[in-house]
Amino acid sequence: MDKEMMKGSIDLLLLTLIAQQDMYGYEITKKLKQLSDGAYEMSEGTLYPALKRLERNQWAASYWSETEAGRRKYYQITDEGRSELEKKHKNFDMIRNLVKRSTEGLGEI
Amino acid sequence: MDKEMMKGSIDLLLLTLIAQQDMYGYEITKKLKQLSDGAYEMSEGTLYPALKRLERNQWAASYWSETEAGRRKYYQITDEGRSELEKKHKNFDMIRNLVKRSTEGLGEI
DNA sequence: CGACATACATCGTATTACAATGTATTTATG
DNA sequence: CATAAATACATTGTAATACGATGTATGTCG
Repeated sequence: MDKEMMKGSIDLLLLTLIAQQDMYGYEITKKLKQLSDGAYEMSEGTLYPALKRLERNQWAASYWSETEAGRRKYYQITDEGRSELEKKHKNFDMIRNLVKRSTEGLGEI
Repeated sequence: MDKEMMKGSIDLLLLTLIAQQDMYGYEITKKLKQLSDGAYEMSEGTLYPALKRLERNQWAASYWSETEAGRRKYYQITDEGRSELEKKHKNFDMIRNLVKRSTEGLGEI
């Protein structure tokens, strides 16, 4: 895995996941590993600071849940988070299009 | 433009461009602006260190060309650069698939 | 002549991903 | 029952990054 390439996509991935349902940290790492067929394991040193960053930017809010299985800190996307997610999605598509066009040839367009 | 999201894609873009033809720095910024319909202008503080990085990693080689229009430093991809480009392309697709799958729903898969 | 475009380069700042490390609790497993 | 492994959260230090600001030349055009 090219860690530099992951930069910038981390927040997009996390927001995408919690946009669908509240999730807690450890659950997120497992889900990402599953969705990538084992190819990507987000390290905890990446995940937890990233979740704090989402909260600091008010893109997500957290709440503790004490179950019989132990304590879990759930993250929930905010309205601001949803609009940021949309922006990041468009940005990602823009980069993708740029890569695609760059690949397709320089002469035309 | 989300600059954090650009991280990691910079080298992919530069390698993609010089894989097709030798290019010099200033030309690359103009081409990227054109290919993005004006949406993305790579700053010089990003470009020139990035080109040096490609050279340091032996993904590209440079040569000076003194034309009547002035001096230009051209960059040329190496064999190592081509194999790295392929790797970066796959990596980018992997991230894209991960984002896509994360968007499509968590229940199945 | 003076503004702008072309062309290269470096420095400082803020930010980042991740390995390493640490603390608890819960769940197998021998 | 002990102990290893999985679950779950968190912080610190390191290396690397993108980019704005700044600098130097040269060429072009009104």
